[in-house]
Amino acid sequence: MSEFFHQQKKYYSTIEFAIAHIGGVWKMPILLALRNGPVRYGNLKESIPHISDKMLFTQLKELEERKMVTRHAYVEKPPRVEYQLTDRALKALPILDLLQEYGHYLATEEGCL
Amino acid sequence: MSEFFHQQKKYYSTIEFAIAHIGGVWKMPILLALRNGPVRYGNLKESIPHISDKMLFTQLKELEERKMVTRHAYVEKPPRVEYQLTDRALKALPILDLLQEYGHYLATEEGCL
DNA sequence: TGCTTTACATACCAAAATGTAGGTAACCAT
DNA sequence: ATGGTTACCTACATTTTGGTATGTAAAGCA
Repeated sequence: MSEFFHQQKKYYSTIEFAIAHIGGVWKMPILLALRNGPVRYGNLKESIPHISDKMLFTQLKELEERKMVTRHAYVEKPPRVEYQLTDRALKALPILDLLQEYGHYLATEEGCL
Repeated sequence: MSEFFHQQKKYYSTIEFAIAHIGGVWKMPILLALRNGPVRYGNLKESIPHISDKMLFTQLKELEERKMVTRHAYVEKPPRVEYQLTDRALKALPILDLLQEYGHYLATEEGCL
């Protein structure tokens, strides 16, 4: 587990680096909401319960910076913007599925489902 | 993605619940350090670079509360305590391996390995 | 007697993540 | 002129997480 740098920040393991891309409360739900193709901002908000505007747009910006999603803005009024998963994000989907399944297993064991 | 409760806390997805068990900076490194069998406190500290006493013991306590590790204290002086993965933690190992691999892929793409 | 070892434990602080509430721009229909 | 639509964006506060430094118990050993 050798450490390395990415944009001035130090990472102690590749797991930590992966988490920097898909971790936090909202990034995975967003990625899952995009798994079937491009979705526009408003529809994303609808399909992710409880997410606030601020969280949605900050996380989308971070995902864009990390090259996990691409942003396509149509020149219309009112505006229309679609977000889409990149190849590197698509490669994360199997992990998200496993995590979902694992969380389901844990919640079942704890009797809260 | 129906929400549910576990010990007074609300979870919006099973992914979030899984992350509550294995997320954060240190839980996964700890779990990986325990993958080959019981390890005592001091050896854990050695095998996880940069971890502080506080982080090691708070995370171990949380992992114990979440039933991800068991604690075995031998009645000796000076004390001797070993930590061991539970079955539910063992089931998380494939995910950790995938995350490690994915982080490695991302770091390679970014050219920082 | 006092120093070492081991596995904690605590107080305090700093940084990061998240939440709440509101505002903006520009066009369109009424 | 007003209000609706859409996709942001900001200020601010709170919560959560992580880091630093230090302290404790109890036996063994010099």
